[in-house]
Amino acid sequence: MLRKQELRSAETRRDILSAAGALFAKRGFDAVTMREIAGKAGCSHTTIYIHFKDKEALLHALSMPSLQELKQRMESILLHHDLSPEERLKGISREFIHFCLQNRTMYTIFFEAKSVRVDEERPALPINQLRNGLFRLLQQALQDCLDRQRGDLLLTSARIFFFTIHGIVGTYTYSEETPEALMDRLSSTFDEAVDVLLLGFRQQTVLRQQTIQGGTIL
Amino acid sequence: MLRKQELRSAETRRDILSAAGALFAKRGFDAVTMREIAGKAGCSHTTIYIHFKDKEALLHALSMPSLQELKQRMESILLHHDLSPEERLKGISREFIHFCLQNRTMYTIFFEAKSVRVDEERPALPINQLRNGLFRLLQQALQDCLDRQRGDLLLTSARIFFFTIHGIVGTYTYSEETPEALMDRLSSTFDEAVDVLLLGFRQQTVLRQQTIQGGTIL
DNA sequence: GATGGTTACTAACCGATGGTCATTAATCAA
DNA sequence: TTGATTAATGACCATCGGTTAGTAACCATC
Repeated sequence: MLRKQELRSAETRRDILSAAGALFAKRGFDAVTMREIAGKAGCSHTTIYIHFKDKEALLHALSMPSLQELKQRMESILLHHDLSPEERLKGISREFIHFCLQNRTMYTIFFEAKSVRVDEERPALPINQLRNGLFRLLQQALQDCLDRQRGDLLLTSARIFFFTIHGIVGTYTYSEETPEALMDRLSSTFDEAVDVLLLGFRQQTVLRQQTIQGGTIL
Repeated sequence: MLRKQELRSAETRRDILSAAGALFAKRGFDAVTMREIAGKAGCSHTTIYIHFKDKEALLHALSMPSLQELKQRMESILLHHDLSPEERLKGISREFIHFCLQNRTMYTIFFEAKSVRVDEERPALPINQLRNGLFRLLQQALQDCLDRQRGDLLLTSARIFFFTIHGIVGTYTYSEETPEALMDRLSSTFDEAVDVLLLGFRQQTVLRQQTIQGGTIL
């Protein structure tokens, strides 16, 4: 059945999403106004509120698909078994960093501020599941490199690893350089960070086992 | 000479600063309005604009002294030569993290977003010098632990170290827990992160020297 | 094919925001 | 006492995110 109304509604919704996506990406969430989005989408700013609860809901609707895509890309790297575990971890990390820098205007919302409020509305909101899924992917890639680490020790290592990745993104989120320029200039530093962390984690495991085997009492 | 005008002006300015400081710390920069600050300071909101160019200038005026204090605390730890270099590094890191969590509503402004705009006005703005100074303190504390690293290698290590610290702060900036609760719950994780990084940096140095001495060609 | 309800949309409006400006009133040098 | 300087203000501005009453197109039903 051809329902003209539904078609028009869906088209308006798409127009709003694509307009908002372009504007957010270029100028950031706060700097873009609802009226601006409406203007670019070719409708009244009130119409946006028919399709989305508020400005933030618009951002979330916009961010879900790209987060999904990121997750898929990270998953596919994790399955590349012709790569070494270390190369997989570096690839996943680079992918994550690159994505966050590309979507830098939304990153803070994905991973920080607004998750609390969202939690109130729906405890197991998809975006939070996605976020946890991304962390688990990093953790998995890390475990492949550290097969002697499990349980709490692995979780702590994954946390520390995440801190570093998160800090990289945070450091360059507000840079003027394009994501590609940043990745070109810094990807070797990022790889080195992964190397250092892996060396540290492994050395730490060795030290712990020595402590246990050596039976240090004091 | 007792100039009543100057005294009153200075007092009003202090009132504004202390009111804004309390409000920003409690509810965050964006959530606090100029009228609110004015109300608490006992003046009209217009008066604030006499003393400060805009809301952001108010924040910067507010942040300078606490950043100064942080720097002094970090410097004093660096001079505690009865502590081991590792303990000094951990102490400095903890101090930095704790400060950033205590001033979490201003942290993003200190270290991220608005520095660009500020740069336009005054290239060598004090706050940027301060920020670089803080980084150099971290770098110094790190060098004390890694006396075999110098120059570019040390700089890269310091960057990676900063990434991690920065990521820790970023991860918990929007937490609901108090800074003290967070430090209690996580300070051992933070210490462990420092341990891991140090182990990694050292191991990396060893590997490089082996490569050089061993003369690996391919 | 007119009727009545639903749907997509909008113009006008709301309170509140950051910021400006003409004006007032106190203070100061002469 | 006078005239300039200064701190402080109240009225005002454009704009923001968001609401609401109302319009017009659409759709199923009689």
